[in-house]
Amino acid sequence: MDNDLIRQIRKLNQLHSYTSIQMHEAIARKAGLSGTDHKYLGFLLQKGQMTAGELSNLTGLTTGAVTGLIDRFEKKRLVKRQFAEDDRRKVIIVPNTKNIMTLLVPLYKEFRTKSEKLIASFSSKEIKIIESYFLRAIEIMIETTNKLNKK
Amino acid sequence: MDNDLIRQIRKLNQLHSYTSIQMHEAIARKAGLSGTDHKYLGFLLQKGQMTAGELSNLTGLTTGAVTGLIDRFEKKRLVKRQFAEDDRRKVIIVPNTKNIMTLLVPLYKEFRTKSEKLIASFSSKEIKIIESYFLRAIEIMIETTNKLNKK
DNA sequence: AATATTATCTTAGCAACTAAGATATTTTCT
DNA sequence: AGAAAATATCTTAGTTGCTAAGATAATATT
Repeated sequence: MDNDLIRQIRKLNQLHSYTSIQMHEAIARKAGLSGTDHKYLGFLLQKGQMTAGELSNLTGLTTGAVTGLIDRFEKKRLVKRQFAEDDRRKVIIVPNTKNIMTLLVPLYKEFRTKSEKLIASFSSKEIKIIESYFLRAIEIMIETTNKLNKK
Repeated sequence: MDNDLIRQIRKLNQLHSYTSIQMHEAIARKAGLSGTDHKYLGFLLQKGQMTAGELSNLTGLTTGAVTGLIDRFEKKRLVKRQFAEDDRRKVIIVPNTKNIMTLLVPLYKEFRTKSEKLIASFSSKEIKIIESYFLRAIEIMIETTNKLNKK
């Protein structure tokens, strides 16, 4: 077993994560968002509409901070507030997918094209290897995060 | 060409980045650091000692913000300030590797073990594939970031 | 030797966060 | 049903960490 190689891949993985944060922040700035706002906007986009409380739990922000977050997004017409029909205390945050896409897609376009080209340069057997690595790596990070947040 | 598979890997890559940010922040909290402080501490650890100005350039923070950053680290005995011998205006930030390790290693230990185990579960041919993917993916992200920061 | 430049620090002001409490609505208990 | 408790979000006061601009101290230039 080549320990140097293993360590090198681990380091590469770390660099990959770090570089992705940098890119994420650069895109945020161009979109007129802070790094954290960009992160949570992606969250809303991925998960779809949710209540303010759910967003608070998912992000770890206090409810007050979430109020401010939604205010900023609403001012930019990226989401809108809607009272839940079954419980009028609840505020449903409805992402305006079209506006969000208009804002972000142009900034991601080139990156996306290049990434897909990179992936396509591998055989499907090779892609499966990369996929299985990612799947397990993600699993490990989630385990680690959950353990830390519990303790 | 299987476009669905390509898109899936791209999504997986995105999830990988996102999850790593979550873990990074969870570790920061446990260490009594903010997410950004953790990031820049890792930076110092990786690059070794540097002047305050270099850290400002590398992080994109203003010199004032760097002063505050070093103050927080120094209070925790994670770095110390040292005037440069050749130019006494310069402040060299010397990381206290031992203290930083004492703080962070226990939090990363399990993650590291699991990661290395995961990597070791692949053949060296497979590892080379993963490596080449990472190398190019990192390159693409750096290109994208640089373009955005220039424009 | 005087002036300009450079490296860091300080200060004032701002944005976004937390903690605690206010408000409005719903649920539970008699 | 009506009072009390619980819940979901918002508001407010105070804190933190950031930027921009200017202060301070050391070095380089003319």
